[in-house]
Order: sequence, then C-alpha cells, then structure tokens
Amino acid sequence: MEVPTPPRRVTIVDVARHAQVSTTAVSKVLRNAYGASPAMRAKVQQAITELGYRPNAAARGLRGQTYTIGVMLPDIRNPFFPDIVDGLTDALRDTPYQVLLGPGGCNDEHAEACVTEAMIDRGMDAMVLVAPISPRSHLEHIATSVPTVVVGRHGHSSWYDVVSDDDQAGAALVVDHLVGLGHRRIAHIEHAETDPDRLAEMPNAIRAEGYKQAMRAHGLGAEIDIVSTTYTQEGGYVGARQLLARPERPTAVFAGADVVAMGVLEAFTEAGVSVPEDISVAGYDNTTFAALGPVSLTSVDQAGHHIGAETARLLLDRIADRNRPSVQVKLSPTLVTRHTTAPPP
Amino acid sequence: MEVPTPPRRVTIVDVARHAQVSTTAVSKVLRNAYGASPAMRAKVQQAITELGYRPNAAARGLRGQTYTIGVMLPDIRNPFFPDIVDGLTDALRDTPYQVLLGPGGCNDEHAEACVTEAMIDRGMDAMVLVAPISPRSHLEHIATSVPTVVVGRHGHSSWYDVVSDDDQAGAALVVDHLVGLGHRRIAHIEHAETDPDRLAEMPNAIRAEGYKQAMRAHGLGAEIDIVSTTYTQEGGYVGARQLLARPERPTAVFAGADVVAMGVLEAFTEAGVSVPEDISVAGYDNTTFAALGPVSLTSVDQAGHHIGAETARLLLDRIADRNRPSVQVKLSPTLVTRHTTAPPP
DNA sequence: TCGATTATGGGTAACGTTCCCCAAAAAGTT
DNA sequence: AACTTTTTGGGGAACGTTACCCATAATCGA
Repeated sequence: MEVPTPPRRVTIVDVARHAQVSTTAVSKVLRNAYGASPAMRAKVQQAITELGYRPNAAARGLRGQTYTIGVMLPDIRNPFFPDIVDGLTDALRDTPYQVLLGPGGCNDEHAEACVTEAMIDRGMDAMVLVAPISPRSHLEHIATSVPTVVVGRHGHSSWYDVVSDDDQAGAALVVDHLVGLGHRRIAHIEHAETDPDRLAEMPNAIRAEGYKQAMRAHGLGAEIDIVSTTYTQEGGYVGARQLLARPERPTAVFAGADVVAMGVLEAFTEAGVSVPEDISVAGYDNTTFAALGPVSLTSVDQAGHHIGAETARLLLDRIADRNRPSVQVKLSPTLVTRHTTAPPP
Repeated sequence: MEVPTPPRRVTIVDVARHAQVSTTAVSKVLRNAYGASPAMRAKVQQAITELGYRPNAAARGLRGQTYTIGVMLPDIRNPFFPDIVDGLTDALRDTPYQVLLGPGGCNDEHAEACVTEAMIDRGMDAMVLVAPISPRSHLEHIATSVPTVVVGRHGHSSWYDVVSDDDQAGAALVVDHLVGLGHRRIAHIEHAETDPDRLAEMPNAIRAEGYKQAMRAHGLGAEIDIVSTTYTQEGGYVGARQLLARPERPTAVFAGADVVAMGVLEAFTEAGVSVPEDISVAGYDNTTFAALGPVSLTSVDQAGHHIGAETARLLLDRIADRNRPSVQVKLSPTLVTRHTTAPPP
C-alpha cells in the first residue's frame, strides 16, 4: 500500500549518462559556463527536461553556492515588511536565486542571532537583515562571512550595504503637513531608546530627531512635546493618555509608527475625543492598518517595494564583486493624507 | 584595508584534530549517537566551544539531513499566519530544527510550486504547507518526497497530515451568537470558488457551508443570504454594497474573514450605516485588525499558536517514522465578541 | 582462565556538485 | 606545411559530513 522508499532523485550523473556526455559538460550547461558548444547545450537541456532533473542545493552548497538569499525578519507581524519582501522577490524573479525568510523573534537579540547563524550555516549566498536590533559588531561579523545588506537601520559600515528610508525627511513631511493645516501644538510619541549605539541608528530615534528639527524650522521649538513609550499599540495608548492629561492638550499627535497610532485612536475613542475634529493623528509606515476603511489614517509611506528592489540590486552586485566599496541608499518617503488629519478646532 | 578572504570556517576535522580524536568521534558527539564515552563527549564538546565550531548544513544535507523545516506561506500579509509560525517555532525551540519561510505568491499556483520545489531542492527535512491552493495531486507529489503537513485546508490524504480549524463549527459560533442577540436576517459574504477540488477542501467553502447548516438548525433556512465575492477588503466592500441594495437589508453580516469585514465596515461608514446600531458585523480569524482599537471586531479565533504547535508535533513524529499512517487534527475555534455585534435595531 | 559479549574508537567510502586541470580536435597564421 | 591559438570535451579531486564497517580493549559469565 505505502511506498516505502521515495524514488531516488535524478542526479547530474543520470543526466550525463542519458545525454551521453560527461558530468562536467552537464555542469557547464547548468551554470552556462564557458566550454560548451551550442549542440552540446541543446542535447543536455533536452536530457534535463526529459528526466525532470533539478540540481541538489546541498551539493552545490558544499562547493560554494546555494543560490539562496536569506532574509531575517525580526517581526513577521509588522505589516511593513511584506512590501520589502515582495520588492525583493519580484526583483529576483528572473535570477536563479531563491528568497527564504527567517523568523527572528520580535525584539529578541538572541533569537535574531540564532536565525542569522542558522542561515550562515545553511550557506546562504547573501543575507538581508531587516531592522536588526543586534549590536553593530554582530552585524559586521555576519557581513564578513557573507554579503549582507542591512535594511531599515541607519548608520553605515564598510562591511555591509545599507538601504533605508529617509526617516528624518518622513518626520518632516508629517510636521509640514500638520503645520500647513494650522497646527502649532504638535506632539510626538516615540519609542524609548537607551542604547547609544542604536540611538544613532534606529529609525525611531531618527524620526524623533526629524520631528524636532522640523518643529524648530517652523519656529515651533517651544512647542516640542515628546512622549517616550514603545512602538506598540499599548505604547500608543499609554502615550495618548499622557497627552490627554496635559494642562494644555496638543491639537495634533504624530505617532512614530502606525501601530502606535492605533493605540492613540483607541485611547481617544475611549476618552470621547473625536479625530480629526478635536485632535489630528498621523502615523508612519503606511501599513495595511492605515488604509483600512474604519481607520483611514494619514501616514508616511516608505515605498517598501522600492526598498526591496534596491536591496536586490545591491545584493547581486555584491555577490558579483565582494570587494566593491559599501554603499548606502536612502529612499525618500511620501505622505499619504487620509481622514485623521484636519485643521485644528 | 579590506579583508579579501573571509576566514575559513572551522570544520569537523579541525575539531577532531584539536580534541585529538577522529572525525567519526566528533560526528557521534554531534548527533549524540551511540559509541561515545562520557569522557570523549566532554573532550569533544570542549573543543567545539573553544573553536566555535558549527556544523555545515550543506554537507549534512548531502548525507540526508539538513535540520531545516520549510514553511510555505501563500501570503505573508495575512495576519493569521504569524500565529501559526510562532506556534511552530516555539514548539521547535529545543530541537535542532530551524524553520525557514518561503514566500509563495498570493493566490498564484505557479509561485507556490516554485517555492515548494525550491525547498525540496534545498533538502528540507519536512514541509509545512499553509493553506496551499495547489491541486491535491501536487500536494501528494510533494508529500512523497518529504514529510509534509498541510495546514488550514481540509480534505485528508494518506500521504500527508492535516491540521486545521473546524471552520464549520466556527461559522456556527458566529450564527449562534447573532441569533442569540435576536438577529434573523443574517447575511454571509463568501469567497467564490469554482474549482470542485478546492470547493470541498478550502476553508472558505466550509465556512459558507457551516453558515448554511447553522441557519437551518435555527429554523432560518429561508433567511440564508450569501454574497459571493473574494476574501479581500475590496471583496468585502463590494459585497456590503450589494447587501445595502437589498429591498430588505440584513440586520447582521457574517464576513468570512477579517479583511472582508474591513471592507464591509468601510462601505457601511461611507453609507452612513452605524455599526452595531444599524447592522452587526462579525469576521473570522481574529487577526490583529480585529483587536485594533478603532475597529474592535467580533471575530472567530482559530488559535493559530496551537495549530502551529500541533503541526510541529506531527512533523517530528513523521520524521521519526515516515511510514506511520496519516493523521488529521481538527482544532476547535472560539468566538471573541467585541463591539461590532449587538442586538438588532 | 578462557571464550563470549559489550563498550569504545577509528578508517573510509559515499553523497552530488563544481572547478582546476589536461587532451584532442579544429581553426587560424605565417 | 609547420606552427600557434582557440574551441570543445572530459578526468578526477575536492567540499564537510555521516554511516557502515572493523579493530581493539574492557567486562563478564561460567
């Protein structure tokens, strides 16, 4: 009844025998390397399709290439990341490379290290680290053993390439928009960061900095009002409650991330504060949440798809030449205005 | 300046030399196989930590095991899937197995096949297929070459194990809840399915069937009202518009998925219909959306974490004994009532 | 004390590719 | 015609592990 042994896989040797050539020849055709005549190529290709041959990645890996690109995602739940992955896979569609995702535990440095190590063990040809929280030294350690692109974390290194959104400009977009509507008391909810290393590199810190600079640029330095919580719905809720307790309430809240804005909206609903009539709210990331009908949140779009595509380009580039100097790409975000922002009352 | 050659990786040979034993011995310790004395184990372990040795997965793969489990996710954006992945990785934490995710294109049979093939090429020790849309024959083809668990798709096979939510019971939970509140005209928005194969196996079809049966069980067979669209926000929007155009509007809408409910809420907001005062809305999946402050959607919780854990158990089981008979596990969903359902006006 | 069993350790051939070679044939060059 | 150069094809040794063996030493039973 049961088939006890799965049929043995077709190997390069089978193909060679079937096409009456050497295994070397087949290998050359597979990698379209120099030294195979058109006639030979055709013959081998035919044998490959006839037998349904597929190269064994493990064997290839042992020789150096697995044609696999590992992407470390710290939090699969973050709706911004899929855009990046899509951009990456789309750009890699016509290459022999396959993308595999590693689920790094959310905000867990150890889990993150486990996943990246596991990927290196598995001979990934290149790695993409999305918003990693590991210390810089660890990132560089990874980058020395495999071509690496760090996405969504500022701060450059000569060992890896960096692709990120210009968070400072993004924050300015929000402030400009709100000021344009007539707001002056604009508060910001940020993700608290103590580690000095990350303080300079993580997007949340840059966004807060961008907020401050933009406020000052509008002559609103005295109105700067920052609440430090975390980039979670809970953090947004807590932050909003604090803002509501202010003697003079802000007329607009710039949440550092869409999830934070969700918490803010919840707190406001609970407190009977209407958005945008009483207070305007803006988020960051333009996640699926923001576009949701009942939410319709003004947010900053990071063009994740574009980020992914750019990452792919850098990756292929670096695989081709491991010694080229490192590069930092910064992409400009755009503002998507929806129904949570309006002129102040 | 640049380091041209990354330092050669430590191999089993290095460990053997450093511990003054044979490579065989090291291998035995690594796999804690029979034939190594405690003294030897200690000696080798020490050498391993001293040198920072990590086994090469490619070489292992060539010999049969990669200690990697491939998970095909058809749509990374679906907020229900992360729960499954979490359950899986948590359950696998103390095993040597590592989970890697493959991004199958959304609703794209070809992309799905590419990813699964790529995973087989890469020697995955087992595969998890989450809500695959490929025809049954392809699933069985996969299952013959690697231990496979299919998640979130009904219909059993003797080649693979199945873990799923009891969608029929879930739909009944919603109907019971609404009827309990006093509703009679309860409409359902389903995902249209024509393929007869999938019609019997895909969760959406089962949910619609569960809705119908539950309605009949309450003597409401005459009130059955189904709109066929798709499981997307757009589909929900379109479906809701159709329901609003009915001569006699329903007093409650059961959306087959949370994203669908989002579209429904959007259409209702636009039409000036209040929820839950005028019409109640319920979803399915209890995704992050549902819990969102401004949304607060009544939804069915599938216990994704539990599904993932169960999947891990079956996987390890099947790796240990490839010939054990196949199993189907069906988990009971629960209803999470929030603020979008209330008694009819 | 002797043979039988068991514990302990190692030698070595795979696994499926790739890549560095070298040989032979074909095509140019003088 | 006698060479150099280029094209075309293949032989065979790695890559790092594991698993099947076989040797020796230790333990045991009578």
